[in-house]
Amino acid sequence: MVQNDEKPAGEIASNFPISRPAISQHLTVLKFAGLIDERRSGVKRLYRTRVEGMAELKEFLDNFWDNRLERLKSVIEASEVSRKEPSW
Amino acid sequence: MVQNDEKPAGEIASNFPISRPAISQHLTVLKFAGLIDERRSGVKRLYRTRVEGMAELKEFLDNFWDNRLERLKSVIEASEVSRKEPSW
DNA sequence: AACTATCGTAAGTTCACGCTTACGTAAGAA
DNA sequence: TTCTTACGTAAGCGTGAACTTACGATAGTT
Repeated sequence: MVQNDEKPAGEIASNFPISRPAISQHLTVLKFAGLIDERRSGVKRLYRTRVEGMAELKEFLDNFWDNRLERLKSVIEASEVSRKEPSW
Repeated sequence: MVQNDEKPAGEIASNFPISRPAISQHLTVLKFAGLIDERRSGVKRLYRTRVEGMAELKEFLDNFWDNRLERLKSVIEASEVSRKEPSW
């Protein structure tokens, strides 16, 4: 689940059936992707989702699928009228 | 590209940098998925995109992303108001 | 019948992905 | 200083997806 509050890596890992290092690797790529922020507090590392990154992602996916689906729709509709007897 | 007209497997394959059998395997799964139709004409096999299947796919993707993006949007907006000083 | 063209299918290979195990590091406690 | 806790990182492994090579099948042609 997407979370608002900070959580240490270990606690995050404990919520998944895979090992802690595996989660650490995921957190690394999420951080690289700008989807999470990392903050160190003593021996712990606290992670939190980064709203800016999430917003960008949403924006990207939104546009991406708008374009793709619009194009697909066009093709489908074009093929409908080009057929003499649509089978559906 | 999505095509309206029928085309033989060999010609389709010639448009891609991979081998003909590889394309044949792709065509097999596309046919199984109901996204293309196959018709035999002599020694050739003609393929054409299947509009019914494409329409179903569009419908599915449309709903899928509507739901996902709506949920993502909610989470983002919720986290915006919960922050005292939004950083963007 | 023999040969060619067009394809599908079977078997095996390659490769990237996601994981685990093992190890290193840094901070705090004893 | 030594030990413990909370991590990241390196190396290596298993697996599945997508490809290639090799072969078989079928339709038409000579």
